[in-house]
Amino acid sequence: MNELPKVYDPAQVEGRWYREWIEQNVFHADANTPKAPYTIVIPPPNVTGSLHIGHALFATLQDILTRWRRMQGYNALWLPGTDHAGIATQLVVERRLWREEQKTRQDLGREAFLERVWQWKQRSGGRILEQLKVLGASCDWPRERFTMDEGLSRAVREAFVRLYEEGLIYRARRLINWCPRCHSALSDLEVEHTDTDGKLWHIAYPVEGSSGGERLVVATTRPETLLGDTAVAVHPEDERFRHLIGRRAELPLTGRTIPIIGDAVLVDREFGTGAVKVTPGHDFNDFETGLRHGLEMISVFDADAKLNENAPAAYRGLTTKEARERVLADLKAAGLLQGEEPHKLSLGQCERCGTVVEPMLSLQWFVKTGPLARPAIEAVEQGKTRFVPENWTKTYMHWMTNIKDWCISRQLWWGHRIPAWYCAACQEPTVARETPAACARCGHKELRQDDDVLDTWFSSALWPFSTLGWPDDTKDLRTFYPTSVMETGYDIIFFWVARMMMMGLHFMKDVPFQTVFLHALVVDENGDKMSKVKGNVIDPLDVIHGATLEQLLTKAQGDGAPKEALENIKKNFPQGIPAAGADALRFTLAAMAAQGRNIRLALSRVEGYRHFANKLWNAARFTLMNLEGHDADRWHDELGSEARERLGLGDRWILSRLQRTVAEVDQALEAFKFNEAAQAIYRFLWTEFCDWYIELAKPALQGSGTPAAETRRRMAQGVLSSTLEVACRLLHPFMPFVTEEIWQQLPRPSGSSGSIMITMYPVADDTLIDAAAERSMALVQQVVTAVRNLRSEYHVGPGVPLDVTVMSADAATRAEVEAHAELIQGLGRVRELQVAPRGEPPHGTVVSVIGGDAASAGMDIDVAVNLEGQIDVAAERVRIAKDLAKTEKDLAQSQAKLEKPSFVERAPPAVVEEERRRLAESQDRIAKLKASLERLGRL
RNA sequence: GGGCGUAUAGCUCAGCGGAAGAGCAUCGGCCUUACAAGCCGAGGGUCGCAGGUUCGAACCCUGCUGCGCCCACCA
Repeated sequence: MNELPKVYDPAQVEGRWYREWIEQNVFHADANTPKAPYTIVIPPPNVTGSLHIGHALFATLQDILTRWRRMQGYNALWLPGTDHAGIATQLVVERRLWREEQKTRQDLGREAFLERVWQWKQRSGGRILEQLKVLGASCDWPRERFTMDEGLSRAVREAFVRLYEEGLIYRARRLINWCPRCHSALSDLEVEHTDTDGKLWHIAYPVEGSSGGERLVVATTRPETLLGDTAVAVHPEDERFRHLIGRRAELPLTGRTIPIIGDAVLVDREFGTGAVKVTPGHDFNDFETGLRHGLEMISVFDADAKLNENAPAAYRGLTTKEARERVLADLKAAGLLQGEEPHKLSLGQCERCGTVVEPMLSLQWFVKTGPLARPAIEAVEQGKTRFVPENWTKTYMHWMTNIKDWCISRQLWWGHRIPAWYCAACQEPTVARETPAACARCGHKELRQDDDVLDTWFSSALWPFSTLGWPDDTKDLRTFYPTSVMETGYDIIFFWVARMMMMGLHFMKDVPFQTVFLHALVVDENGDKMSKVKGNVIDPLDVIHGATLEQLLTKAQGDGAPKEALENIKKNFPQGIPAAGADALRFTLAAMAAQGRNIRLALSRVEGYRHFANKLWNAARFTLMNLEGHDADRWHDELGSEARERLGLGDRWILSRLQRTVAEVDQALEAFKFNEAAQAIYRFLWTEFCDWYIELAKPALQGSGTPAAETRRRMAQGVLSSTLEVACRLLHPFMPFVTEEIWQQLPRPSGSSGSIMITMYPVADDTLIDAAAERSMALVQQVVTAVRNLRSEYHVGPGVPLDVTVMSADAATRAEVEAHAELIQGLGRVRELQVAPRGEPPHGTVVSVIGGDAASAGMDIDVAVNLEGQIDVAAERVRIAKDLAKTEKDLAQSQAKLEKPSFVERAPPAVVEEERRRLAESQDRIAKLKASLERLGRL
């Protein structure tokens, strides 16, 4: 009746179901239902290109949470969208423009360039959403937002204006980080610091009017900034220099003189020469010093970080590097260079383009963060928002309590234009929601809007509520805010999480999310961050659909990858990437998403889980082939009542294991332990359901003729199909496609819903937990394994039936074995199964002793397998001797423990009891093994 | 300078106070009509090092070492 192919092919299934789900509109969350809301807003991917495997991770985790909660009956909303990613996207488009047309953005002009960026956004954004769909993301697509769409732009203006009116946004001339390549200011967070080997130069500044030719020697790592010095500082209590404070020094190479000041904050007496040059225009410390002492502030660099007109003519137009060389040479010539020593320093680089960042004096817009941070700190202290893993709380708090004002203006073209207009007459800004007609101060009509745009993270900070309709008071906003979980990477805890907290609390008077789950980053197999240059980037689509080496290379070339990268790709993926399907990729990511450690994605793991999907598929095939005459409705009714007492041991066992697994998965998901949940399902389906239950259901499924056999078959059919059905639902959030495909074909009670997506998530039924069945089954498994073990050692193929005698001194155990003889015979391929009390094993048998080890604790069984004529006495002696040695070691350990009075006195009684039992079992086992050896000697 | 993470089988990782686990890889045996992307077995680990706490430590504490992140106005 079923025509399922033998091998599961995700390509035949995944796209089809995704389209079907979209058509059925099952991803939609309606604000008008009485169900409890569960909201996740997506961390909007940048529209810089396509998604990488890191995105696949968040998409998987968020989809698992969303599908899980949706099945639990929540009104689950996963709100999708993308981020314009100002500087990053602009850079990508600029590079492309240069590569393809050798043009700069200035060549095109602002309007035409923005046109290009929008085109790029269209393409890239579309591609990203496509990728999410391929992964199976159950986003509510009609709600999709983009940070620069009309509604969100309105939210940005509203937020800006309100903060400005509240005095929380201001404009000031300050020292900021300047990227000479991007020609823009950057926030502190956008500067990456790397340790670099530099030098510390000692430079002599002659003291003005000093009769004895006294010189003040400063130490500096940046001699070229000397041209902008406006003071020299010493420690006010430094005996060596105290007399100089208040006098002036001659600034070399410039003809200027500068004051000598005392400053205990800036100067560390122990460091360097004890004197510091002060350049308030190009150093953050010096800037503060300048403010303290009212020093002049000179900028000697222009926007390209080249020397400007404030520098002496000889240096103008030089780059910082050239200027440094020239300054050093000139100082040397003047006899003012006193020496140099190696010195480590940290170099600030632009996060996006890697250019060395220059501290520059500049008029910019800032957010005053202090008042915003306070509530954001309190909310976490009060537990209104909680971090998972919890360690991140500390990081968040540390940053929040030391927060600095946030420079939000960027001299870029791509982004939200700052809603400030400058008056041609009085120069004052008018900040407004809509283009103002006249200057708010003087009424002048000629206004010009600020050219700059806002930091991309400004709009991101509003994301949890701007996407729900803010600043309007919408039903959506009231229903879905605060969101339930913010799931994102720990790398953007400051950039994004902290700022959402501040803005959410400020504008919504409530936290933006109840839980922040921070996942680890995906790195390659060697722990290296994935990068295009390293050629170790994995595109989720390649894992899902597969890619040959040629395809990988072609794609990398298309992205403008350097030669080195192509070589690395050849090395990293010599065979390309085999197609695994979205389910397998998702399961891999979930299984590896342990908290607190970066995820080294190994393709071999993906392959393993592809096999898992196939395994499940074949279990379903088997099930469907064996359901003739099965009635789902009848079974459903029966399981609630009379059928239970007719269930076989295997049936009761697997139902019990299923309940435990369901509980385990539930617990794990509640705690965001995706890996534990995945592992529990994997183990259940493969090790328990497939390896044991299906095997022992086979005889029952084939039975017919007698009413007893019919009943047994009916029970097995019911358990088989209903267990698989529940397992599919349990697995669905992890592997949505294959579970839907299978579930659709399984018999279900009539009236059940049209998609697994909207059925109920399994809830553990404690009445089906059956400890006795689990114990009995463990016994059966032990006996079967013992038989298989000997079979394997003696190279007796599975086709050869064996005669087995099970011996136990325990009458109850014997009864158990007798009761389940059929199961043992089936699984172990045993012809004759005799049960006997303990004693001499039958002639011609080899014996496997059960009991006394971890897996068989508490069992007292000998399994004697008849291998008449095949017994290799020498080999058998080795086997037993090995076993004996190990057991003797166990015994010695137990003895040692029990001989210690402290153990017996202080360990919990149960543990002591356990140890005593172990001791006894070891002794027993040793006796049996010795008897076996003796018996062997008589052969 | 502060903070955080991490070190467990050849590889990628679970386990985090009471007898060392999974997947992949390896070895042996099986085409047992759900699955060879499979089945049945096997081998493989002084759980980074040194101390300490405890009756008992892979697990808790301290120190050290290696690797990796983050923060900091490290002339």
